[in-house]
Amino acid sequence: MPAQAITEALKRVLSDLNIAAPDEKVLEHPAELEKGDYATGIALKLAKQAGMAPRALAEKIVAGLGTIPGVAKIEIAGAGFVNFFLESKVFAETVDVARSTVGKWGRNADNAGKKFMVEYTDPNPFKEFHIGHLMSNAIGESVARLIEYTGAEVKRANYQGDVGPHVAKALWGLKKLALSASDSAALGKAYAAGAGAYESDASVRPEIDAINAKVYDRSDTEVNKLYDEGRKTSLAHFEELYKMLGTKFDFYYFESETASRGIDIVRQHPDVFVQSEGAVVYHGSHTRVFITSKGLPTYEAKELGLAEMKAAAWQFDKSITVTAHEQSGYFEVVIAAMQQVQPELAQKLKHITHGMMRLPSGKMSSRTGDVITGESLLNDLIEQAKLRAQDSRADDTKQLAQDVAVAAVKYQILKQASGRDIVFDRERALSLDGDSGPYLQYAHARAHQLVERARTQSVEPEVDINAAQSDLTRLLHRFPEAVAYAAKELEPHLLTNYMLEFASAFNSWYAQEHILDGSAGSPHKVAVVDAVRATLSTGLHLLGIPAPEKM
RNA sequence: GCUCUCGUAGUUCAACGGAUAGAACGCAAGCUUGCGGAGCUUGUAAUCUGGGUUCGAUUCCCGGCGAGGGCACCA
Repeated sequence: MPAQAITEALKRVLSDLNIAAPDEKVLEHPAELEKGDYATGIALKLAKQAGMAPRALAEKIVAGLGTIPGVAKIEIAGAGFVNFFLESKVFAETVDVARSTVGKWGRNADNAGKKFMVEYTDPNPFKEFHIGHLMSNAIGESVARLIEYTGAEVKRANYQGDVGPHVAKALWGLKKLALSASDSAALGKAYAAGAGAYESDASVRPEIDAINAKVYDRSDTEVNKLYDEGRKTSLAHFEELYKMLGTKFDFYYFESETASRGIDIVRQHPDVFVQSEGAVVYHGSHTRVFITSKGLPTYEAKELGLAEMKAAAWQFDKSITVTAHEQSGYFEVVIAAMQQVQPELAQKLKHITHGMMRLPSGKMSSRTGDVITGESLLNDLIEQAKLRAQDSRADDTKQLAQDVAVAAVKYQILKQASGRDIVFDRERALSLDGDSGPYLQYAHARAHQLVERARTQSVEPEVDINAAQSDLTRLLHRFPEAVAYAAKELEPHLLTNYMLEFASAFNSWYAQEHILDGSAGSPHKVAVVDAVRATLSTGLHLLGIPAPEKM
């Protein structure tokens, strides 16, 4: 590993020069390939300490480095950067590693032996699967896969609100409109009717409040029946969506279960949670109610119970929760409260937020004025993708349309830093013109088919050590770093950006090279394409995006 | 009012205190009898504003302006 050799050589030189090495990572890869495969800015950082001009120090460092295995050239550039260019044989090795370590290419051991739980998606039974759930799912799934790739064991958790006013509204709607609780579409209609009536008709409120109480105490046979059936329908429907999105949860938590545990924890700490106007509250950066004056737990209290249930089910080192940004204030207070009552648990919790999705027109609604749900957005994209899928080479055009739609929406979510709002442009998302999920998929399918074709022509891939250095292979070499960086920051977009750059480099290279030209260089080029195929496939997997072999 | 995000090409996004601020779309000009043109090449264009810290600031700190979220019995 040249990176390690360079780092060690740098440390040795600094030690020889009696300069204290900085704690943080000294080696980086420059944004542009012209500036080398690795670079370090330590001469700039340490110039003052060494009492030298940055460039002079850089020269001194380079003089002390001597030759490093795998490094072809060392240059001093700019204000005092030291740039390292690797030998061709290093890239030849990279190509071989990428091709031969299926499912492991780019893996690291940064979290070896650690246990992580990642909670995301969190839709509510009886309600629609919203865009927000789609965003939480896309980010959470990718984060989970990235962490798995750092050697950790990961469990996926889904926390769902199966009790509360929204449920009562849906049940009221089911009864009023005489809809079937076994039809998932009817549940959405019922909720909309109930929610609307609750707002507009004051006489309806007591009815819905009464149903809400009955859901908690299960005293009404008819309500129980409707509730059980509706809950089952809803959860089964969500499973279909998870399957399409590529998520398989290990743990499911429900508010109906976390509620009583949450109340217990709050009641056990009267010094922390105090009475106020009949409710039980916590005074943090702002005051939040944990138990209402009616004695019902709020989401805050339930969260305390949830944390404990999670810890009991799985001895994690870290528990990550992905939710909408609008909940960050709430989470802050809950964690502050938890630091007092469950301190050892509180420090294992980490909250990641995502922003809101908007349409270019501004509002998140369709032409007809309906609110666009996560599900309707997906279905809409699938319909559009079907049109093109019909002309594709795919064996199963329906499956391809689905894969492309999932890629389209997930890419848009994962291409930018989480926590920020997203402007979703349907045309752009589905476009194959670059900066889209389908563009990455297309590059992968092309590489895959090319490797297949080489096999039918009996062209045996073989790396040429002397011809292995190119912009494409130099980028290939950075894949493991991109993965590690994204995993460390819990930011899938860092990998997404790399993937776009890499796919673009491949397309560019492909346009210039003739791979199966029958020449002596052909086996080498096929090996490179195979490495590209493995990288795109692995990268897409880490983003939670399907990678079809034919499009 | 308090508080949390955030403000970068025409648009949508990058940039771990460092090199000439990097892409994609758009726009302009080219490339095709192809191993998949669903592609490629070239050009175009940006750090909201005023201070401060620093050898060096898109990045850190303070003020202003602007956008979005949150601020007690919803989740």
